[in-house]
Amino acid sequence: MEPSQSYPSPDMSDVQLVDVLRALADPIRLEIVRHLADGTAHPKTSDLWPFDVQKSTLSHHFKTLRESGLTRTIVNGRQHDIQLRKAELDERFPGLIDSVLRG
Amino acid sequence: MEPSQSYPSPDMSDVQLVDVLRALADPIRLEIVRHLADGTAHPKTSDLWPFDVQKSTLSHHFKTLRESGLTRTIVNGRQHDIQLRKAELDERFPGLIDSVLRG
DNA sequence: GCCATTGTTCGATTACGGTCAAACTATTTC
DNA sequence: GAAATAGTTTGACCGTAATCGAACAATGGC
Repeated sequence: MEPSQSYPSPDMSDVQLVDVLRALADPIRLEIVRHLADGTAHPKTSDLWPFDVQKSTLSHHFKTLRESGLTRTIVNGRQHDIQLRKAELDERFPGLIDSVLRG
Repeated sequence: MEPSQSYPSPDMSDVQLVDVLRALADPIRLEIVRHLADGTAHPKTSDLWPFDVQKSTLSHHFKTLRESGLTRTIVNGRQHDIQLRKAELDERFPGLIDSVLRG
């Protein structure tokens, strides 16, 4: 099988700061990004997240994060993992992610 | 006359990151903040800003920035100056403003 | 005092985004 | 193949926010 790179994320060179900021400017998405701070891939399974929203809402937030350039999705069978694009973001917007994770 | 501290800005200790991010997550406001990067106070005079919006809209954005904690307003006669709260923001959210100004 | 200047506020309109419920897709398991 | 699991998509609803135009307020200059 192919090393599954489904669900397209934008090239980091195309990512605009204002769009990243908009993606971060929501309580749930900001919290998700903080959970992803360790750099590892986390399953999207809604039970594992501490939010009181439906899984369709969570799915919407995951999509917003991915399309903004903040995360990538790794498909593994029927499980989808989400991962912060930390290294790329650090190169494109130095200091931004660290300051957000710290705040 | 009093050294005019009209137009209240929130205490920086009360400022939440997500609210700062929301204020920054607009093209016009982000551009305003970048113009304020030099740290000096700029008049709100709409003719001096390169935006194709009405002055009432610009006034709304200035208000949003101030209420989010990003700026302060200095009243000087009939001219209002706006200033980035750089030092306070640097202490509250280290690295955030610098990364936004750089991006 | 009158007028121009500078900016705010108000009301209306419109667009966008977060949320839910339900239907749908894909994958694994039995 | 059927059922269960993991997640997405769609459509509707609703609150919020961006925008405009007009009215309003405050100040400075004459």
